[in-house]
Amino acid sequence: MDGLTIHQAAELTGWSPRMLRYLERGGLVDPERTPAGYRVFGPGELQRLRTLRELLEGFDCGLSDVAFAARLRRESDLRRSLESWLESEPERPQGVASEDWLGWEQRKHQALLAAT
Amino acid sequence: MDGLTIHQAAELTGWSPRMLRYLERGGLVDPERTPAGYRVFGPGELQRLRTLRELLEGFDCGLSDVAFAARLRRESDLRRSLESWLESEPERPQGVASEDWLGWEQRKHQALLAAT
DNA sequence: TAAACCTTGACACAAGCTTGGTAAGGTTTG
DNA sequence: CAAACCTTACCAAGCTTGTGTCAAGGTTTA
Repeated sequence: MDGLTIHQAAELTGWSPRMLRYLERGGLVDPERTPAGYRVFGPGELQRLRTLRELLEGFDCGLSDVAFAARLRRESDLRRSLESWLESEPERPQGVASEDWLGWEQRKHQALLAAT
Repeated sequence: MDGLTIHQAAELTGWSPRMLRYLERGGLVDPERTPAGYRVFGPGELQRLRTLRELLEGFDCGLSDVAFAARLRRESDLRRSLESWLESEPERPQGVASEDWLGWEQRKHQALLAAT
């Protein structure tokens, strides 16, 4: 076998084996399988798993956000509808991005921030 | 006043007043205010509220998905990172979209579908 | 001033997500 | 065959989301 087992991959990527299965279930990774059904993680998978982690932490978003972004790529009608809805958003003078979106994209930190 | 109160807007859009406030808190709508602080919903707001409802129901996605799409429009570095991560996804032969994403984008229906 | 609105804030609760653990069973290898 | 892996399928704890309701208080208008 020229790939890693799920525990080895977990070790190297920082995800738990449990989470690797969870991520697969969500379609965010898709390792090969041995004939017996064992997952085999290749270098590509490892890289994407690490990058995914960086993405989530660096931008503070969730798995479902990444999943939705992927869905946007696939479903052009959804993409278009969403695009046109967002387009119709009235232009707010400025300084939109700070208060509003706390609590939607970063709600997790709300308590922490408020506790200072 | 040439706009509607929150209860009137709720009546006409199918959202509850509670939800209109919730949507505003999330930045998905942004009605004007009277000097005293009362929300004033114009025709544009009403239209977008109805369209939003159609979006959510028609494509079976959530408020946070729409919020994230909006965030994608604003944050180009997030957009690029996500784009390149998704780009690196290994090409799966076909038939990707059915099983995987149930449970991420449409997990709500899982129980229903399974119950048939 | 009293009725009928509106405001923000809090409490509450069901449903879903994230994550771990554990059980029952197959595979590989010494 | 036994140890040490792997698999799927459940149960569960804790947090987030979506939604209602209620309280305390300001505004408008008759």
